[in-house]
Amino acid sequence: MHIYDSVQKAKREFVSQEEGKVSLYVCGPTVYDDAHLGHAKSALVFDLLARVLSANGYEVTYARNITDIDDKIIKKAAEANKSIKEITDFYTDAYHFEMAKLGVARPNIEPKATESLEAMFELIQKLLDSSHAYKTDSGDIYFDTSSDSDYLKLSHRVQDENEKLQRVESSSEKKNSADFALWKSVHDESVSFDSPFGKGRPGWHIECSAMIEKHLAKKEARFAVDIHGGGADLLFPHHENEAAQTRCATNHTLANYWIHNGFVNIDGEKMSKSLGNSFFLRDALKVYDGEVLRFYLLGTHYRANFNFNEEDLLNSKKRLDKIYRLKKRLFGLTHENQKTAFGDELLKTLSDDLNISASLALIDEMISVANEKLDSDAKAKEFKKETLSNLAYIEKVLGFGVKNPYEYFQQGVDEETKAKINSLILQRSEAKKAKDFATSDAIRDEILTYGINIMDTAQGTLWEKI
RNA sequence: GGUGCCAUCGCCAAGUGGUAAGGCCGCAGCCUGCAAAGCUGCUAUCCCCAGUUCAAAUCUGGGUGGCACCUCCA
Repeated sequence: MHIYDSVQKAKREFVSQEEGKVSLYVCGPTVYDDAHLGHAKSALVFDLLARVLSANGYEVTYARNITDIDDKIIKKAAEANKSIKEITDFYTDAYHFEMAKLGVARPNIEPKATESLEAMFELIQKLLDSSHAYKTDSGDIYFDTSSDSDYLKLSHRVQDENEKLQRVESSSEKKNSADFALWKSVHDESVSFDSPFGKGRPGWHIECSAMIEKHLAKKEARFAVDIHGGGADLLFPHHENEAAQTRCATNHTLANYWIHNGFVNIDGEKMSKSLGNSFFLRDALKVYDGEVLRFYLLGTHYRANFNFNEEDLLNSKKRLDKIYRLKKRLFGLTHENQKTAFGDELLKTLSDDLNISASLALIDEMISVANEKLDSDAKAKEFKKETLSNLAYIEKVLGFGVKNPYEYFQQGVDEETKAKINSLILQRSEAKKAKDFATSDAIRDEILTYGINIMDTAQGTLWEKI
């Protein structure tokens, strides 16, 4: 398979370090607030990547961290008059709940910063020992960026000399303006952890490096992980700094491949809290089905910036509906999952840097051919089995069409309304039998007022929520 | 200011040198008591200018217009 490496800025053939095995690390959320659509996009992209790697025969070890030590968390806890743990547990649970709704599988490992402090101490100590880090008079520990000749090579950044001088003069005890904190000492009663360096809190970047060393890295390997991913904004400074720490503290490079997903904007504007509640996933999920959101958010290539708007989402849903309608036509038939030509083609397009558009085009073509065949040859036993295998493959690799098709089309309709609709459909059938079309059409119009579309099929009259 | 990305049909969106995928919407037809669903057919020369080439949406240069990052951020 091929993936675009955002550091080398080129599509590269993917070759794992260890035959048949892949390690994937993705920067997860800082749990101090509700997840927004951007978190969803990132989680979905890497969920898809993990599925495609698996489908290619790799045994995937996927780690996505939970950042549960952060100044923003402390601030939130203070504001809400709650403990740190109450805050982080609450938002971690919410994150898991919402991701499950989107069909995002749980990673194999979900390391937390609070559980990885020892690994951080170890890395910081190594950096101090090798003079890549220094301790200031006040007890803070900084990474010395001037000690790393490869610093800024990951993000292809050029340090501005003027800016450099200005910053050093204006700030603190840092040797270089670009130096970043590994350990921030705490001298008062605010939240802190005991460490060999005194009371304090870790810097953000060291958390990820430490978690990778602890959970994924093999000491003798050239790269700590095969693939490192995250949002496009993380390349600098977060990933640059992570890479520098790992490079200087260990004998390996942080990652062989870097993947960064594009940003989500709302109606053409960058997401911000002032724009309103469609920003949060929990609010989006009140209005839209999780799988519809999954299909919509994954429908555009992962590296492109994504512009979220309701009209596009509803158009996108129509495409997902087609998968479910075909599923409905074949509902209840048993089959064994078989390898199909369609499946091979689908995996091929997805393996080309997750070319989702080409994949969706293949799916549409498959659906169209299947409907045509089923229209002309209602029996076609073997063909049906093959089609079911195709659908099952789409479910497995893309996570589309995972629900019961009848329930999919009836979501958001309460039991009372369902009963009413079924009763009206019965009445309409009677009228139709009696060739009383005026009545049957009137009933259809009435059903429509509930936002329900009905269709007469070989399997009887079926209905869908519009 | 620095660095980088992008610009394809009304909308969404593939396609990195060989003569424009797919979806939505629209129009016509088949099917249907009529619909809906499904199926079939029809609809773009790729922001502008110049260049390289037998050949460019795809490469180069120059414009124009969006966007991102520059130490909080998926």
